[in-house]
Amino acid sequence: MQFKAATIRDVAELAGFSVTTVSHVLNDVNGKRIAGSTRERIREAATQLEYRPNRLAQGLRSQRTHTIGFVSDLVATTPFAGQLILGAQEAASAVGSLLLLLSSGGDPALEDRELQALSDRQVDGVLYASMYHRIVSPPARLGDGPAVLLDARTENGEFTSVVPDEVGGARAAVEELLSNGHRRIGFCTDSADIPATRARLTGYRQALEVYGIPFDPSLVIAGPGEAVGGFDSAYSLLERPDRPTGLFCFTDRIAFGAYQAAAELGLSVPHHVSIVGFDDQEIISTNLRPGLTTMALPHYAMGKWAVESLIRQIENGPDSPAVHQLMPCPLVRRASVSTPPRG
Amino acid sequence: MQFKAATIRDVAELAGFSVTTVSHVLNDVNGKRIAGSTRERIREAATQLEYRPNRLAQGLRSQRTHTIGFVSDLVATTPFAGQLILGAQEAASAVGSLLLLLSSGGDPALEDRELQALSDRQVDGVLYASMYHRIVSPPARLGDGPAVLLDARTENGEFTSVVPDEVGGARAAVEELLSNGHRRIGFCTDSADIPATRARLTGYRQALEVYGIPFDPSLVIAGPGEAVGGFDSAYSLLERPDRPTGLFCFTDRIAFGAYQAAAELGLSVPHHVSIVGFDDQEIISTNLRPGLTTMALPHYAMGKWAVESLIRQIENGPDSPAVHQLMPCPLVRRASVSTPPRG
DNA sequence: CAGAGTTGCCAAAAGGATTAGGCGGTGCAA
DNA sequence: TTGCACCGCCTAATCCTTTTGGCAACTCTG
Repeated sequence: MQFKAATIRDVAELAGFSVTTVSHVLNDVNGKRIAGSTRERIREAATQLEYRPNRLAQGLRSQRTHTIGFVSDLVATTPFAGQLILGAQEAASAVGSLLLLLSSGGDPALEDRELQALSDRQVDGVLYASMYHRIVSPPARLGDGPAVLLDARTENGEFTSVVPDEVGGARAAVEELLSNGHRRIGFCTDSADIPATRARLTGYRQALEVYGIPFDPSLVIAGPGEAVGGFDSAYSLLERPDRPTGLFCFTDRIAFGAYQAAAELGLSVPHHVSIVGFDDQEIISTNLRPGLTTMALPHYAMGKWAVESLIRQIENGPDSPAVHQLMPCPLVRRASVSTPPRG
Repeated sequence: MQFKAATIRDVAELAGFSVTTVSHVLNDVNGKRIAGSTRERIREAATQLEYRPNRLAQGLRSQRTHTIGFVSDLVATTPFAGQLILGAQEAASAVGSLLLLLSSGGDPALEDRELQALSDRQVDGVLYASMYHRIVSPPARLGDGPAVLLDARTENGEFTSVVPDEVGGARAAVEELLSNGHRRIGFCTDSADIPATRARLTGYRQALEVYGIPFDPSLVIAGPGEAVGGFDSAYSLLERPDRPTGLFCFTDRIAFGAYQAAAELGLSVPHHVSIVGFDDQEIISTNLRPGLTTMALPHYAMGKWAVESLIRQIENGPDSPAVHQLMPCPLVRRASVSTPPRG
């Protein structure tokens, strides 16, 4: 980090040309005609000195720091954070940018200070990430520069955003059961009023409709989100004489509870009951026996898309209109779905 | 981000003093005597203009960017990453620094380039994090500036590092079983040769020794790390007629498998068998029924300590000796431990 | 009242890069 | 021979802040 690194001046001196010319050559500035021999000598000097431009100075002058702020309410508290950040980071690296990470814990005052700090550092733009699909109201300051909402959007849609395609994902999940022959399909959902609950219910109904199956509200049970809630919901569904043969669970954690409920009732998965989850939380989905078929949340893809979109925004200037992207949720097939039992 | 922010020159102009004096006042430079009235007018002008120093320019001049690089092999791939990063980030924020995040995927060439990129940005220091306790050999470039190893150390101990106290954690886990009256305690461990396996075995033996119980190698079974491995190890231990009454599992994932094995054998937790895990992966530990008693890995604390130690190193200059910190693993009591069954 | 020591403030350099504008030299047409 | 275009390179300004060195003016001291 410290010790004497070569500056552009050193390169100029060694090559015997002016700093300007060195800059022109090293940055391939077009419109400038510079003799091939000059270019060569300059490049040679640069490599000889292992010259690397000082990004601070560069940023100061060019007003472009190649740094992106990543602000999140719960960075890292959820296991999803990882892929979201990773997707963003790799996409940023690909264009020579780095991520400046901040988590606000959801405190608006802190959030505002963090945006300030990013602004002081002249970040090129900001990613404002939520750790689950939410409607957010970010600090006004976010509007001061390029910004993209990650796994979130605002009430009025004023920022470019990317969220999972919940409807499509839920539809695909239920269709996976339908196409395996299931006709009575329960839905263990969450009682929270968040975009995901509404959208996944919509997807559930859409899938039924495609197959011409009437919607039966008694097959939808909303409980608290964790595994214990899933246990209760699934239990009440599975203990009925006309129990569903397939279960669509709002999250993998709920599916976890459903497995426990099935076990308690002496029902085996997928022999007696097929289960599809949502989120693909690998710790659960791969470690359950049998492995859980589930819809993956496209965190990596969303992180990547957000950065790419942000870069576009940075380069096009502030007049680009907001875009709202739905990212598809891929189906991850494991072993929790089979054809329904005869009868 | 963009639009005209006030510079120190604007403040100077408004206050009617020179840029120099403004800088002196705003930075509370000691040794400079400046009239109280002057200070007041300058501060007033600064707040009026909402002046905020440009961190880029500041860093360029002062050679201190208040930015810390966080390089990790698997950032974010594991659910642990979160707390590690969060601890580091919050500790950094507390002293006005920000984290520049990079993950290398373990590729040494990429890692080197990333350290380069950090160096180009003049970071004050670097955190080199591993996502599980490992012996690492970081790129030589890491030695160019202040650095701290997180959840890792080198063969020769050349960098300051912080890792979990595996021995103490394992000892505490086994003592939790011992103090509840268990005398036959199995250990489902991992067959990988990593610091954690050796250290936790040591802790297991130390705890037995404290209670004067001879070590029985047949109670230690090493398998592959995931839940399926845990299932097999636990199954083979629990199907024995002289089965252990307590199980210490190398990870929560293995404990997950052990729960499944116990269920398969008709044994209930904790009535027939008590189980203690390691890692406190909340998705597992809180969602298992009954909740899993386990040792938490002190990721947050390690992240925090690493930053604080790095800052110390930055401020003391390059002559500070390497420190190797062991961070204690707290016991998280849930419901998987009780007294052993009579008999 | 001369000389020494403080006080209060400022001009300019430094930090490393980009870039607008300019200048001398060459070649070619008039 | 003059005029013009263009090439190749450089000077200097700019980005914004911190820091070094120093200059007046004022207060003491003897």
